[in-house]
Amino acid sequence: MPRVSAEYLAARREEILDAAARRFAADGFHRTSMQDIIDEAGLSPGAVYRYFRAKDELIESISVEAMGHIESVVSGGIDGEEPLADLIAGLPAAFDALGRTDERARLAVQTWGEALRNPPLAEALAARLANVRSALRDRIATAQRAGEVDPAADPDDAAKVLLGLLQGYLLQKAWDPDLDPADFGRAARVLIAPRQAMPGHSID
Amino acid sequence: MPRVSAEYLAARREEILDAAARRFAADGFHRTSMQDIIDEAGLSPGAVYRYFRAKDELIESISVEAMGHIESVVSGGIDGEEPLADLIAGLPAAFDALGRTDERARLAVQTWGEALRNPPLAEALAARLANVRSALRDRIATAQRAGEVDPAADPDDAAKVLLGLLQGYLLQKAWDPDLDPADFGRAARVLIAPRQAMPGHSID
DNA sequence: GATCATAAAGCGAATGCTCGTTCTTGACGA
DNA sequence: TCGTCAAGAACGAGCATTCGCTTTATGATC
Repeated sequence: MPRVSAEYLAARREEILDAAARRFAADGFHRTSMQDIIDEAGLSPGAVYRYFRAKDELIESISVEAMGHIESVVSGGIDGEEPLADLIAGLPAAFDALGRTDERARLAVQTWGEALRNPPLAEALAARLANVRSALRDRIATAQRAGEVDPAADPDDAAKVLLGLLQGYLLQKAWDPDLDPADFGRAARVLIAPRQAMPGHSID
Repeated sequence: MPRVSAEYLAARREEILDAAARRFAADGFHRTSMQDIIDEAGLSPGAVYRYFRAKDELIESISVEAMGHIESVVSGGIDGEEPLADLIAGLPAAFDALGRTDERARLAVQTWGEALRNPPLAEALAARLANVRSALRDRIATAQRAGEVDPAADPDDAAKVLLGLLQGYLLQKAWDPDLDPADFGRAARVLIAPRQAMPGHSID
């Protein structure tokens, strides 16, 4: 078996994915040609097609990976013990802390549009969103019990709103890489929790 | 039909734009072929190319139109005299009131991605966003003076947050047409103004 | 008001090009 | 020597766009 190590194969695959991510982020999925990716990776068509059956497979891999990063940022933040307001204020910065922020934000926007048209992608996205929403919902319910959030809010709907907030941040970050995550987070916190915890709302 | 009225020409042009919008919303800009649009409009290639020089011109027209609708909804809402909380709660419903909500939401998402790559589109989008942000900023400053919003918030950053909220709603609406604008708006209002106006914050 | 001439409006086969993908060939490690 | 990996020329499909022809509404003419 004249072969190469499994590590070599995995590394090659990752190289191709990285190259594809760079080009996809820059030009969008459908304005990026396979040749663009092949050139960016410094390989040949034959080589790339040994690792990925088709362009769609590349798009799906990149998209699912991109969703995973965002999901892990939100889920990771939710697990903390900090007040909800701090969590919200910190999410933009937490996303930026992943690195390669511009690329990630742009890929996220591309992925959102792609999911409207690509059923497997839509399914993957829906599943991950459901996870995030459910974690957020629980976190909000807890915050309500602690008197941090008005008990009149429906936790399910409030979760959608908070998720929307982060999506809006990502979108604006994709357009403007100079958008400051701390400023955005601080403004979100002040809007949502004007004077720290609301007095007199605790359920006990 | 030679030498026809200007109204006839405008109506034809509008027919083509409508057909293109339907297909673009369904399949995305780049998965929609000119033949798809031509078939949807019930015309021939020659006819369509008489009204639009190229596919990109179609994409730009549709995109700019889509942005305009969103801008007018937000700007229209901002002009009102209602409390900021009511404005925020009502924006999702106001967008839905435009009609053809699913199509509009999906087109908006497609446009966001396209603007990342298409300079003229990016410019048009940036200009409209600047308008909306500036109107929101003024509205927030007014609300702060009225004691509706914590004066600690930077109006500029707060405007970005509120804009992000609406963008998040549009995105979620594109994925899930059943998303209820009233629920979303109500949750946003409760989160941002937990107990109506905050007491004791008026500057006078 | 019927006929005609004109040029705009529409048609659709044809074009040229780009793209994703395949396949043959060669190189190289085991 | 054998199987794997990479290379890159080649291919066919599908795309946006063009162009020469046909159709037809309109204004002029009688």
